[in-house]
Amino acid sequence: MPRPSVEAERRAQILRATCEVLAEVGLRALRVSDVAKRAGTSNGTVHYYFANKREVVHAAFDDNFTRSIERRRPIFDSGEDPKARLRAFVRSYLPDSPETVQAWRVWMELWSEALREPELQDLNERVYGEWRRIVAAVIRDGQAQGMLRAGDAVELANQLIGMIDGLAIQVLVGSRSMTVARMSEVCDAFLRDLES
Amino acid sequence: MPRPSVEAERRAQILRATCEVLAEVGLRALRVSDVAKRAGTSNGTVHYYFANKREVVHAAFDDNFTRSIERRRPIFDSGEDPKARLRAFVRSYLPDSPETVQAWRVWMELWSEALREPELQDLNERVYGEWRRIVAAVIRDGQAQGMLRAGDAVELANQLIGMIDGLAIQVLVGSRSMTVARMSEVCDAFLRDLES
Amino acid sequence: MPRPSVEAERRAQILRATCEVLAEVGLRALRVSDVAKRAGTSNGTVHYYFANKREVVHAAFDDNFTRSIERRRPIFDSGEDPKARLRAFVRSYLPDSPETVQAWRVWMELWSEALREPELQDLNERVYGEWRRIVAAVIRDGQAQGMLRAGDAVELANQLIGMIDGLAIQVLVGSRSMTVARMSEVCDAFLRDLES
Amino acid sequence: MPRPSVEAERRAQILRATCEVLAEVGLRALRVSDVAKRAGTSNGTVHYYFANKREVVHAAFDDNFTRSIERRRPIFDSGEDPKARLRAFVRSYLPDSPETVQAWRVWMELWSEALREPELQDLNERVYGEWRRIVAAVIRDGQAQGMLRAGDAVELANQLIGMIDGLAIQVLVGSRSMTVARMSEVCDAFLRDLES
DNA sequence: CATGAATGAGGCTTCATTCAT
DNA sequence: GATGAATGAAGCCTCATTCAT
Repeated sequence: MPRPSVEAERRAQILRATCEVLAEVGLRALRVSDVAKRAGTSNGTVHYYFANKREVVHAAFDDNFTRSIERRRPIFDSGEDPKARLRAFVRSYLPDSPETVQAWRVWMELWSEALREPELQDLNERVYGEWRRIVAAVIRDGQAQGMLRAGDAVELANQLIGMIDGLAIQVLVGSRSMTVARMSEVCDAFLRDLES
Repeated sequence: MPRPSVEAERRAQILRATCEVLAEVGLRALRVSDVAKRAGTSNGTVHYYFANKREVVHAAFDDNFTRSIERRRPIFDSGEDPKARLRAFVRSYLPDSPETVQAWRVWMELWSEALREPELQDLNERVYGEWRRIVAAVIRDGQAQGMLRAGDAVELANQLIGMIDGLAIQVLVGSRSMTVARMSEVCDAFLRDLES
Repeated sequence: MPRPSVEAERRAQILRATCEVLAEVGLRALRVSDVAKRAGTSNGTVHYYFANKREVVHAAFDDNFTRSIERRRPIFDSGEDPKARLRAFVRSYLPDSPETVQAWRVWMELWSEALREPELQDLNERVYGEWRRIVAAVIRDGQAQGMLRAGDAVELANQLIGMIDGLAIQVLVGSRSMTVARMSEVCDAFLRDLES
Repeated sequence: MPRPSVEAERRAQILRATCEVLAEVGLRALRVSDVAKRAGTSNGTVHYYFANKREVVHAAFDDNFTRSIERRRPIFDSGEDPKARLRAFVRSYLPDSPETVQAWRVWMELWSEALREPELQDLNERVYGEWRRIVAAVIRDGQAQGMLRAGDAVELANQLIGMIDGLAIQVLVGSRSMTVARMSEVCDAFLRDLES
């Protein structure tokens, strides 16, 4: 009888820890030993599961994305109307909970790193491709129902997603003029202009 | 008459070099010796001009911003109509020249770093405050002339600026779906919707 | 009837593997896990059979020697005349087959290690003592039969054995001037000078 | 005015230290920090002069050879007769002084390592090529003067050099049957057989 | 002004060894 | 008998920083 896979458990544990440390101190200052400590294991154990620091971090980026998708699935599976789904989508990206803030910070680290890491570029591509498709579909849905104004759905999706990213950065970077509340209003204004 | 101190020149040289290295390898991998080599000086000289690595990098971020502003001043000082100025503004942010790409990459490094560096948060605040004011003013100008539709000018400025940042990241990160051309179209679509 | 313990087989397997790895990467780079992999077992199993790395390696050195002796026994048990036996002896030491090369390489590792390991010095002593006795006996035999010239048999044996070792090193180290063929000639010349 | 090259000094210091450590603990156990301590510097300084451990060690092997040659130059430049020069040559290789023992031990480390390091194979080739040429020349000289018996000089040189290497190993490895005295006798016997 | 030799703290990584299963 | 997950000690190497010149 196979031992209840301790492997998967430990791996997940380490990845969760990596995301936490990543969000807290950034990739630049992330030490493998920080990850180990946070995961409650030894330095060597981290390397038992991952070939090197780079692998841990990349896997953590991937994990961050997966959990991020998971958290949002209910929104799109909900039977609500397109406008409501878009608003829920935007709301889910507001960096207002520790969980969301952590996810965002990890993404910001990913972006800098992705500038030189094809593997991360691929991850980014997959993620954004998915968002664009989903959001565009919702928009098209809304247009079909006459709830949203005409216009290239993909283009509008790109506007919305870009806007969310750009504004989130400002919020995360602690801008006094761009707070979570302000970000929410700005995005909602965009959504309102989409209506009718 | 003593030559105007060679110091200023050396400093500028080092900052320029830092921005280059920053854009090329990222802050995480930036070594003081890389900067020195790029600046054509010695390791020790960098420390002669700057107390430590952090100082060099922060000064470089500041320098990157200053030169960035400088490059765009003509756009807003031009006597063109608001719509044209907005379009020129957007165009100037497309990461299509080596110079612009470098500036963007440096900004991306700044963002990650600013998450934990109040000094950089301040710099970001100054910069974005300025952009918002300028863009909002142009929009208001356009609205006053009846060229742009009604709406909170600051809100619209935030939408545009956020969108530019978010899309630029995708371009820089090498997205195959978000190229410079695509980014240009998406932003132009937004501007068009502003008109009438 | 219980199968003769699988233990002996496993042990032999591991020792064989150790010799192979030893010859391939050297003692310096030999890792227990390499041995395990080569032996087709697990890391832990090696430690089940041997207290520690040192033990495995020493046992492997011993095994290398034993198999080396075994391979040469036919030469001295053959009923051929002394000159022929000496020539066969030399020939058997030419590093011209994978098997012989491996044995030589393992010996070379042993020598470096023996500089600080009394246990290996003892092994070396046993081996060389045996060779000297055997070769000296053959020489004495040849002298008795009037086939070889006079001279201290042990001294001549030492000359021959030393020469073989020294030349083999050069061959193994890839000398372009000291090839297997050259080594063969040089040794044969020595043997010829022994004749009369 | 150029500073009196501290560089060369330090480098030599480090190489000397490396040879000592190499002879004492062997390459396998050699730690960069041992070298640093022995050289009276810091761990980092060693890496300031050499890219990595491998470089230090290779340079040390080279240094060991150079100094070894230097020590023997007088023997061949002496005006003595060929027989005397050969005897002096042999004597200079007897591992009877700390200096010579150290040199030999370093060579033994080199051999194991050279099995996988082309760079060291080249070094070995240069050295042995030189010895062969020198010794063969002396032998030819002796033959011309009628002091040594006929025979291929290079072949005889190879016999002598091989013998010295092989016997030295036994001495260094602490053989009770092959002491320095015994080695001396065995080689002298070979030289005597060369005469007339 | 400028240099570059020197340092040492600290990080990543390797790997023999242990031990629960 | 055998495994492989886990450990932690220890080594190599990097690199910001210092300082004598």
